[in-house]
Amino acid sequence: MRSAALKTAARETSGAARNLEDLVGYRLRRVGALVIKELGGIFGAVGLAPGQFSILMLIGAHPHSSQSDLALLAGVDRSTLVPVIERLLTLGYITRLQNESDRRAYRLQISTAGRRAVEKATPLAESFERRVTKGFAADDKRRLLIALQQIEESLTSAG
Amino acid sequence: MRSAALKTAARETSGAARNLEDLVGYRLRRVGALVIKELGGIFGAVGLAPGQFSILMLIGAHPHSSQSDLALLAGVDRSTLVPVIERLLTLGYITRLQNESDRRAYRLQISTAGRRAVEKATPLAESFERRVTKGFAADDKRRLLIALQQIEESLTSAG
DNA sequence: TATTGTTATACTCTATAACTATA
DNA sequence: TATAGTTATAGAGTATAACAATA
Repeated sequence: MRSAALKTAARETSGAARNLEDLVGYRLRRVGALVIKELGGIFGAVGLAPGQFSILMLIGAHPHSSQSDLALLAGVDRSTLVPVIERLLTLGYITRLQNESDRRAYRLQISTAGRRAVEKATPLAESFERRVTKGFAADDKRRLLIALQQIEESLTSAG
Repeated sequence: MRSAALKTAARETSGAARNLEDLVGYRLRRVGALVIKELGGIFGAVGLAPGQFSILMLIGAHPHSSQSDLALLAGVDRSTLVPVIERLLTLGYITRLQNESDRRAYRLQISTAGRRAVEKATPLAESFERRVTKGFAADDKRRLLIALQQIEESLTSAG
């Protein structure tokens, strides 16, 4: 029986995607789903799903954005935001005013209640982040963030 | 106006999750969804969704597994597999025989057609993998895979 | 014509709870 | 009792196509 190191070397040189576990795409898909599941419990404390919470934070960071602006920032289609915005309005976490210079569009803004929700959930999110990056040196985390950002760029530019 | 490097340094020392973009959890969620979307077009060539294809590969790599065995390997609930298995059976990509020593369970096996589908999709998956890891040194990719594996372990062990 | 937001629809991924048949 | 597989249901994520209102 060969050692694990040798087997890995054999895989690396084979060039073929024989082992699912060695595919970044496969791992990202699994880990992404896992993160959504875990974050669900965390943001549930303020009545939001993970994606909804991230939109709330984006609105806080980009006041007076339109929904189309937000869609660009979040990397999703405009239509994806409609139920999210509705949820945030229902909970009173954001306000939505007509943009008077362009009455097709809105100006979104986080509310006081929205800020409170963010403040309440932030320590939970930070705790989750520590759990995710447990055992990572600061440099490991930095490199991982850069890698993930690079991948997103590779996948969004030039299909 | 401070430089980007200085702003980054300020963020790192703040300790707070003020910037969504610096959260590994957030990036993983976005990238994971993006990967699913992109892989959808690729595996569509053999009539499968990304998750379905990965189960097909697992069956090929672990002949005579039961559905419960597979659920463990894939990191999902048994119930999640039911429609996947049904799809693979419908396409004739796997066979399912009763386990005679335990008639509650099945023995799953990839079929010739299933192998052909894997062979057809593999170069496409490899091409996607190259696109994902574009600009990555071999070491970068290795580190990324290790990091993702570590994260999955952190998130599955000890809620 | 082009854009903003909306609707209707669909598809991917996942889980929980309760059921059946076997063990 | 416990396990293998199933069903029904739910809820997370996402998109496309077509529409009204406005630019």
